Amino acid sequence: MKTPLPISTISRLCMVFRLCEEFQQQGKDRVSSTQIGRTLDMAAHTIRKDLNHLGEIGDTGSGYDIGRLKQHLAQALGFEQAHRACIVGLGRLGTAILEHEAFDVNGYEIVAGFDANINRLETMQTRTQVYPAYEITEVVAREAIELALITVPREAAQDVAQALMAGGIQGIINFAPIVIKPDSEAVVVRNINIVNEMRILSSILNLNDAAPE
Amino acid sequence: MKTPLPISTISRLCMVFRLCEEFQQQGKDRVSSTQIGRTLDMAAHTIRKDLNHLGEIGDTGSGYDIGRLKQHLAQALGFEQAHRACIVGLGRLGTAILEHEAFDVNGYEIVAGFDANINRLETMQTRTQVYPAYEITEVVAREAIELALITVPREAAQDVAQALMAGGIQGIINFAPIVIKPDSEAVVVRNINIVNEMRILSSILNLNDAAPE
DNA sequence: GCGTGTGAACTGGTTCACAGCG
DNA sequence: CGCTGTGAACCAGTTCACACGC
Repeated sequence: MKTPLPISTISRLCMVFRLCEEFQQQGKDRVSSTQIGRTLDMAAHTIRKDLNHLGEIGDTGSGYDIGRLKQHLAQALGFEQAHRACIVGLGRLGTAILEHEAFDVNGYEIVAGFDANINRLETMQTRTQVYPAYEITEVVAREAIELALITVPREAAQDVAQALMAGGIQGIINFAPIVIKPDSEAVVVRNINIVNEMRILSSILNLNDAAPE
Repeated sequence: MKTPLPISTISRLCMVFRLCEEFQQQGKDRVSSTQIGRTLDMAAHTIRKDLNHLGEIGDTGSGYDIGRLKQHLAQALGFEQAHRACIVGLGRLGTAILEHEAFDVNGYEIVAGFDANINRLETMQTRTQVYPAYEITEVVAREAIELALITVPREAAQDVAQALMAGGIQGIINFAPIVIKPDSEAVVVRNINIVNEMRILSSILNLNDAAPE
């Protein structure tokens, strides 16, 4: 699947959007690429390049109007309506995410949780509707769920992904330490692996020590 | 800070390392770039390019010896000795990570946990030593902690990072929804933001719908 | 024939530099 | 004078293609 914008640009634009919300809360109504760059630790020209993928949106000489900027970003990135999401795997990480207040305010509605352990489902108290894992395909289809977070152990991850895709899921964020392969071009998968991130970090440190400036 | 290897290469090599462990457990002792590529969903030539950053390590015609490969990777990436890490913020996400068995087997030792809430510290039962947040700088220095995971709320994240850096931390993985700026060239920071990842994912979907192939 | 290693070609994202405007 | 928008220059990483060895 080919994106019209580079992924790195999309990622930065999402951060800029976040920042707009914050600045707005602080009562600001204008912002320049320099200021954005400073809080996001990026070069100002990178921000400018990113932003005018959306068209000419700034005012020469005086930066960007935060309201307008936010609106354009929301429109381009699809933040205008809430997205329906689910979590598969209600272990510690899954419930941590499930209970995370921030999702409400951020345009995501977690409409279902799944777990293979029936006992766990019964004892859980959460406002989110929970289902046994074998209902994944059916519920995803019926509830028109777009996105899924996978927080199950490695062994189960690929099967879970298969069930989600059978139900017509569009996007998956996978936290299990395995690379999930999309079924078709129509499914987008992002793999996030915390242990791998730690390894990357220590590798960077190690390589730098070995070959210092 | 400039790395001798591209970050993307490092990231892939870490995954290859992981895969070696798995293949070894399955009793395999040789592997080809094609096989690696298949399970990691990457092109074989990418894997080969990555691997011979480490020197000529494969055997022409018959792939790589897993034992030797793993050893070279471990050496290059610094996985030979365990790394001392800590977690700041023992809320749901923090404790989920703390209790995650996988860290032991993966060469990381979590030697300290911190939280600003003294009551929480008292009621926690964990085999990891816990400290109040105001001791961060001191403990990091005394215990020679290299890596930190930040799982505190946004407001606290930059202060926590400052305290860690004052104690001489080398690497930080930050889960708070804010970009942590390193103090100096000597500190490496990786920012991971789950909500942002979800936004990136739905943006990709949205952009694809808007401009389909 | 399969699989590695590698120089060469390519690609696209990043950086630069400056014109244009309030 | 500060800040945006943008074409051009740059560069790093990716991809290709093929020689060589088992």
